[in-house]
Amino acid sequence: MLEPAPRATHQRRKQARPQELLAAALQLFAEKGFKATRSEEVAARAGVSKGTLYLYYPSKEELFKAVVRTRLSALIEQGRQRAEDFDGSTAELLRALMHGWWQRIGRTEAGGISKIMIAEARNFPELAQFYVDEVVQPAQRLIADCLRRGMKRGEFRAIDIVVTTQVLIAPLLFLSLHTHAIAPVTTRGVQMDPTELIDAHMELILHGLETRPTALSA
Amino acid sequence: MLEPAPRATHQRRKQARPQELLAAALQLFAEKGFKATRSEEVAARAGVSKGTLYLYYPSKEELFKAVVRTRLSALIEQGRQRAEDFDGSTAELLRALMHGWWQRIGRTEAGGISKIMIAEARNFPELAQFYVDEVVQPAQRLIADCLRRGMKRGEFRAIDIVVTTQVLIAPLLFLSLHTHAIAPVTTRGVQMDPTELIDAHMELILHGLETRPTALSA
Amino acid sequence: MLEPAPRATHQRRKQARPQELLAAALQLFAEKGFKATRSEEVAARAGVSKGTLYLYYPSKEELFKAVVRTRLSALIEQGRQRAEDFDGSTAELLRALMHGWWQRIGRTEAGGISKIMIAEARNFPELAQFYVDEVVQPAQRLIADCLRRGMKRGEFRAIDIVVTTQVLIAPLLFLSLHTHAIAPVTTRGVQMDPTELIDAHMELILHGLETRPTALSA
Amino acid sequence: MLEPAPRATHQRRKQARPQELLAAALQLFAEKGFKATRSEEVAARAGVSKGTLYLYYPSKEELFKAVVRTRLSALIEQGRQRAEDFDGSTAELLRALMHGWWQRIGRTEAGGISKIMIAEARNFPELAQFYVDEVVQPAQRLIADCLRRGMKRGEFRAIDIVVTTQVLIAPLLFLSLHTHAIAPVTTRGVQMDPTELIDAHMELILHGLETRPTALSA
DNA sequence: CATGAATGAGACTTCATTCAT
DNA sequence: TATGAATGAAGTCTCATTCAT
Repeated sequence: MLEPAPRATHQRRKQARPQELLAAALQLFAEKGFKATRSEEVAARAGVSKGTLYLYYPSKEELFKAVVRTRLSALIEQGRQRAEDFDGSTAELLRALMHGWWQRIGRTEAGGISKIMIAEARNFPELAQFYVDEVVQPAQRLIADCLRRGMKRGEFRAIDIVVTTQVLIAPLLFLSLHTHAIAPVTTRGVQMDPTELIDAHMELILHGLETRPTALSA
Repeated sequence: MLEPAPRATHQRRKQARPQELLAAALQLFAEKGFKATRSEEVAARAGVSKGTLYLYYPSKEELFKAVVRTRLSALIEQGRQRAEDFDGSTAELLRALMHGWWQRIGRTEAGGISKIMIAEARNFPELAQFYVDEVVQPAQRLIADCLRRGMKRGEFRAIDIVVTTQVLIAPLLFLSLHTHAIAPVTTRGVQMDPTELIDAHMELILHGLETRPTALSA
Repeated sequence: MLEPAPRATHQRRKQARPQELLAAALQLFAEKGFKATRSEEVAARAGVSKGTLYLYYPSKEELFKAVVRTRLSALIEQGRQRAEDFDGSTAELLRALMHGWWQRIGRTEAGGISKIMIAEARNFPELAQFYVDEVVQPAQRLIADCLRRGMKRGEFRAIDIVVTTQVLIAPLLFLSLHTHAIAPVTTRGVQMDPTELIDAHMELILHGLETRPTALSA
Repeated sequence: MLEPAPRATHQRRKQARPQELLAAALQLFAEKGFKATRSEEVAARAGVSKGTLYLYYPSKEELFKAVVRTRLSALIEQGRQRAEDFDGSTAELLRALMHGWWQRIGRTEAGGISKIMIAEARNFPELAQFYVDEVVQPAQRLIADCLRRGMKRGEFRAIDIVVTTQVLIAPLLFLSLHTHAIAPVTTRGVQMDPTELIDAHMELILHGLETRPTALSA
């Protein structure tokens, strides 16, 4: 190895700090939101003092952006790669992307970020714009590209790409919101099996709800 | 009549106060959220002083509950009535409920409440529980009952009621979140026509996405 | 009287607060400077809580500006009025203005403001510009106008107005700086009688230091 | 030689460190003041780390004292020497000292130190006392001695030494304050030519402002 | 009933100094 | 010696709620 492995605690900590801080920040932002998360609490959860946090991130806003970049943008890019390399049917691809999203984002703390962006968008417009550019648009582009693939290959009938994209994303967001917002605070709400919901939704989208007209009735 | 009709302006104002305060609070809660809404601003928008607000509602939490009760719970009950009295096909009924929801709740300030409850649920657990009991559950019950009606009448194939309920609600929530959170802060996001999205979603749910097998291919 | 005299404590305090806060702020700014003065200390000295200060002045900067406007700008304008109405010789007028400045500004807490502006100018450029516009320039204009009067009336020989203005102001500033900065912290410094210094300076400016050539020697 | 000449760059740097640190500190203290100058910035400007600064000077206060000793006290002592060796008229000597002060102190960063001492004296009394003992008093002694020389040699009429000393120093301080405080932050203030001001002041001090009585009018 | 002045806990951010490496 | 990561006290400003009038 060219780089000597960090031996000393001093150095090792320095290297690990940003990750530790981002992890702590992600947890707290996802749970409490941007405004309600206190910098000191982030620091404490990462095991450092208030001042140390500011050694790595110059403000709470920048800390938040770093969380989004490392914990959301990066994953969306991974999804895009997988989509490009995918061989099977587009229905399969969409199922894979959606389950992948759920496993890697929706059900993890990263899924809590969507929740809080939605609520704090109007109070922190600059953060909102950043989030739209960094997360919302890339994700929508990814889904839209899949739909185009399906149509090009004759697997899907002609549909409005933009609208259908929203329709596909909606239950994912819904699931994430439910998991991170409603479920943690109530025992009385409806139980929901995320995987099942995603499958059911895909099934409905692909095959519809109504009883199939038989060949004769058609 | 037991209560004398309000004669003077002064009297009428006194009677109208609660409504004015609730209207102001709804606007501000929907826009800024629960925490970020300042009591003083609510009072100012209702044209009274800070102290007066506390004469009618003992705390910001109670004010919020009053808003939910008068501006959300009441509307859901109306929807339930309409569903009971409905004569047409269940597909029609679902379409009617969804467009009704959009017109009366989703696109109005009341729709902003969903947004903020989702985000602040974990910071205000008592409020969250109240919201689940008062809004979330009644709304889900209403949709579920419609689905049962459709199956009982042979209009729908056998499906999982609970899951399908969620699937149906998801885009409504999505729409509301988009309208109240994302759209106001960005010009770069995708434009969305709510009515169209609702129709598209219903269409997909009812008829599916895949190219229909023709009678011959079946 | 058209306005009813304020009877109640509540109202009377409200009216007096700004003055009390400005007085406290002037004392502390003059003593410690802008940066080193804590808002809470200003509030405490005025007998109110931290929050109350912010009810009257939205920030420490605005508080400072209010102090300058009410305790400096206003007095300079008074001086200008006196100069306009003055009848005697210009030497008398200059003496009167200088002693007046010393009695009303230099030796009072307002004189401490010059001191701190000088030191904090580069750290608070906006405040510095405000001070130049509001205090420095009006004061220099006033002195310059007196010099012009003296020349016009043939009392003074032809001199460079701008430079002489500075020369006249210099010892006043010096006096003020000494009084508010050096004197309070040391017993070992030279004692200084301000009135005497002003007279001596005027004497030197008017008659010079060198031994007068006698009529014969001329 | 007892000390071996520094050979290596490393060695030379080590020896130069204190000078580099003092130079950096002087610049920053003169510009921002004592309180507002951050230790880290001093270290950075000297090209060393924060910790290293503390290896040479145990605190910011000691650093400041070292700056004053090496950059102010030393120069005043030089002036005293020149005065002792001076042959010409006392008017010439005073002119020489004043222009010398301006060239070597007033217009350089060292002149910025006067500015900040004045403002921060009351917040750092120990520093203030040190400055009075180390700078203010030696400088005043120097001027006073010149005046005594002028009277002893019959060049000046009898005047109050102490007061006249102040009068002579005042415009120098004024000039320095203007240069280091006001000029850097405003384009609207009066322009000032320092050399001209010093000459004008000396001229006024020596010959007075009023039109000379002619031999006849006397 | 109505007002709005007042409070004070609490949140972000800065920076002199220390100390492990 | 030299480094620079870490600390934590301190300072500005906000806002829900109270209470004298």
